[in-house]
Amino acid sequence: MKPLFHPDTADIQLSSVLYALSDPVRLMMVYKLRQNGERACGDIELPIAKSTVSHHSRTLREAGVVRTRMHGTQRLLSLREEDLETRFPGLLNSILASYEETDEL
Amino acid sequence: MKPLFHPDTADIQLSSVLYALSDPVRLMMVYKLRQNGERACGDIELPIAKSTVSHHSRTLREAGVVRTRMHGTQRLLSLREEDLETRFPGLLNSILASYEETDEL
DNA sequence: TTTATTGTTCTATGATCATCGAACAATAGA
DNA sequence: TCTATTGTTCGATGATCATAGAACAATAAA
Repeated sequence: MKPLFHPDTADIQLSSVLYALSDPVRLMMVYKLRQNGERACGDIELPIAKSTVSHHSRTLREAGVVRTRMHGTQRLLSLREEDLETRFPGLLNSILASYEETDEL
Repeated sequence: MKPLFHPDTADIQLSSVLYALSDPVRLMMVYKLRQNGERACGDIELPIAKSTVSHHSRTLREAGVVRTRMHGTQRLLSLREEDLETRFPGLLNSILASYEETDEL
């Protein structure tokens, strides 16, 4: 099984992060991950097919927003909060705070 | 001449703002607008055709990031800093601060 | 009135995207 | 070993996008 690609902290691109978070489904995933901590893909309740969840998970991972680790048959997702804070201080917090201003919860 | 659409402050969508700012060209436009203040489309140096600049200007305007006003044959663009601050406090600042961490300047 | 300036709109193109279902791979459990 | 669970990958589809050039509209200047 091939190892999953994760960009180094220094290689995380702002445009990619903003793009990853500009999709309502992915933003909700990120919000729930921060609220609940590490979660398996399938444990994040989302109104879409599992293949689509997989696609979004990959987008978040390749943008450097999320880390994925294997655990049995599951993939556990977690927010790369510290890495993002290192790379772009305050960014994630202000985006998630903005998300809470929204009616999309 | 039709009036240009600008969303009300309360109607500005987070996803739309993040999407608008996820494009490197648009992010640069926003960065320069904050640095230099109100500018005509054509005065923002960008390595793309004017029809493409027009397209990006529209995306930023319709997302609520930028305001456009007529002035002779020119369209003057300005950042909706206060409106964005009202709607999503701290968001624009943290994104532009992050942009400065970048090598895209 | 004619010409120059500024930017939009139209049309087209190649690319990427979000979505789904079906098939597949890997692991866990019986 | 067989079966269930979990998620990825593949193939397809309809949509949207970034880009450019050409034609157009509106205003300013000569």
